This record gives sequence, C-alpha cells and structure tokens, in this order.
Amino acid sequence: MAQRNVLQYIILGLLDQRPLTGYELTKAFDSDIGEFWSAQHSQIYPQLRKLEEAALIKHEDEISGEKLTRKRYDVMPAGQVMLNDWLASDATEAAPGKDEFPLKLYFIRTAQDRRLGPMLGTQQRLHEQKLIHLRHQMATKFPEGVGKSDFGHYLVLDYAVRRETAYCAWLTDAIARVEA
Amino acid sequence: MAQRNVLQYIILGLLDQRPLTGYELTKAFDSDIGEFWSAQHSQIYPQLRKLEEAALIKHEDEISGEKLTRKRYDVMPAGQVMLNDWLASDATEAAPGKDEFPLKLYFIRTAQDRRLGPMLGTQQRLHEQKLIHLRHQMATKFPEGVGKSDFGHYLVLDYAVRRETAYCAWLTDAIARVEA
DNA sequence: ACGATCATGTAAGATGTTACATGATTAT
DNA sequence: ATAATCATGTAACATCTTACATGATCGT
Repeated sequence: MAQRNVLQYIILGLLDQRPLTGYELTKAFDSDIGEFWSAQHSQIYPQLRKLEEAALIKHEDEISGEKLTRKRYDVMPAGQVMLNDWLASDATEAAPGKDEFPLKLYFIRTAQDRRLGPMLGTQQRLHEQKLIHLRHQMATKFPEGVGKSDFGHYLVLDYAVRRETAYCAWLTDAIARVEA
Repeated sequence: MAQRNVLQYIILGLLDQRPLTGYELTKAFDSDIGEFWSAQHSQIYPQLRKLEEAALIKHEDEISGEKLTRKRYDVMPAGQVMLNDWLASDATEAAPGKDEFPLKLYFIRTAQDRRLGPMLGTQQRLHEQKLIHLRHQMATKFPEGVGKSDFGHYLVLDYAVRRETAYCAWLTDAIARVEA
C-alpha cells in the first residue's frame, strides 16, 4: 500500500472540491476521510510543498487579523490530470487493510479463555459507538437520501455504516458463542 | 497504528503455536494472517534478530541435505510474558484501517460518472473472488464447525467472511444504484 | 538440466508517527 | 487574562516496500 503515495491523490481530490489550507486538509482526516485514511499535519505540509514544487497545485496567501497569513491551496490543470489518472487506474487486488484486533483473537485458542470476554466487550463498545456516530452522520448529511452532487460521498458513508454493522454483528455473535 | 511494533507480537504469537523458521513466518502472512496484516521477509528477518537479541526468542539450527541450514525459532518465557501483555492490553479506539477504493469513490460526484461502472465492477470481481476463497477456507478448515483448540482462528475467519460479504453486498447495491 | 521453491540476508528509499517549536486569533 | 483553536513548520525516529544479492534443495 505504501510507496504509491496515496496521500498526494487525497490532497488533490480534496482541493479539487474547493481550495483549502493545510490546516483544513488536516481536519478532513478527522471526519469523512478519516474512516479510510489517516494523516497528520507533519505529513501534509511537506506534501503540499512537494505538490507545489511539481506545479500540481498552487497557493495564495490569505490574511486574517493583523498579520496571520494562511496558504490556501488550489489544484492546477496538471494536478487534475494526475487526480483523474488515479481515479481511472484500476486496482489489482483487494487490499488487506491492517486490523490489530482480529489478530489478537487469532492467538486465543479456546472459548474458555478468560481474556475473551473483556476483549470482545471493549471492541463491542468501541464499534457500537462508532456505528452510532456514522448513522448520525448519515442522518444529518443525507436526510432525504442521496442528491445529485454527492454520490461518492453517500456511497462511502453507506460503506462505513455497513462495515461497522457487520463488525458489531460479528462481535455480538462471538460474545454469544463465548457465553454458551 | 505504526510505532507500536505489532509485527513483533504477531511473530511471538505464531512462534508460541509452534517453532517456525523465518521462511515459514513469511508464508503465514500469505494465508490466514494475511487478511489482517502483511509483512515481507525483509522485515521479518531483522525483527527475528532483534527479538533474539532481547532474549524473547531463541533458535536452533536445522540441517536439510548437505549443508542448507535453517533457523527454527521458539519463544522463550520472557517472550510469552510479552505476548500475553499484548493480548491483555485493551484497545482505546476502533482503528481506521486504510482502504484506497472508498477514497476514490469519495471523489466521484455524480451517479452519472462514466468511471463508476468499471470501478465498481472491478472491485466486485476482486471481492467476490476473495469471498469464495474465504468460504472455501472455512469449509476446509472447519468442516464440522469450531473445535476446542482453534476458537480464535475460527472467529477470525468468520470475521473475514462477514467483512467480505458486507463489502460485496455494498458493491452490488452501489452498482444497482448507478444503473438506476 | 532446469525450474520452482526453499532459505536467509542487506540496502535504499518511501511512508507514517510522535514530539518539538512557534506564534496569532477568537471566545469566555 | 486565559484557554481553545487556528495556523505552519521541522526533527527524530519507526515502519514498510522494493530491489539487490546469494545459494541450496526438490521434483520432473
């Protein structure tokens, strides 16, 4: 997964929607995008510099108050080409995607292991909270179903809800199995 | 996710089941474990050296044929303690888990975009193949349901099947939406 | 004999996280 | 005033991938 520099494409994609600052890009990884990718500002600012050096994006300085300047970045034509190339490139495999919890479970041999209850319980709480949050997002962002200009966003939220629903159902069944 | 050195715990967990060589450990990431974590031999051999330096594992030389020696690693008591600490440590958040495909979708605005059909179709083929493979694994590894000593393995395979099932269902519905 | 697989390692470079560092603006 | 948030950057370090490198064994 690494080595393909997915981050640069995400940045191009977000900037293609509307011009954003590094700070705003960073925040994007805490909400929608955060379900599928993460990145810190320490990774984003250097990447913005590289993209600008490659003339894929440009920035304009904005001033708020007395002297605070922020850089608002925008995609250049070459950047749009690169973004579209990425979108058109097709995947060759269903990505593995790392998840630490199933791994732990893999090393627990018997249903009688005392650690199973707490482990599964904690995960259940975490994922049910996440599911509630996602359903809430769905309800607030798409109260009347999917519109004309947000199709991808809708599909992706739908995916996240389904993924967490399946995760929770699995945990519930696993807990039932342990108790039986 | 990084910085916690999950790889070392996976190695300890695998070696705790039975002694393995670096080569065998590497292969483990192509089958069961591969659904949740990946690692190349270039990462595994150095990690084995570090674990041995820390006296968490040890190895014995095995000879096959004339002169080919392989190192078969085994967990030491200190390694078992560390493995158990990891298993007992509880997660503080539901991990994000990176997945490139939903991300691409996020940047597609309308259901009329010509790229949607091929993109979703490719993913559907990949994930349905994966699901078939996982179901086959389930049928061969647990033909009579879960046994006494493989509970974790069963749970984890069950999870993988459910995850792919949900993924496929989502793709099918998404494709139906695009065609409508 | 030859190709597939077994077997182990290193090197270079990309990606990602945590911590360090600084300062401005806004709301209370 | 002061705390929260806005805003941008760098440094050190850990993780991960790709490629380089070598040689043995097994099946046909």
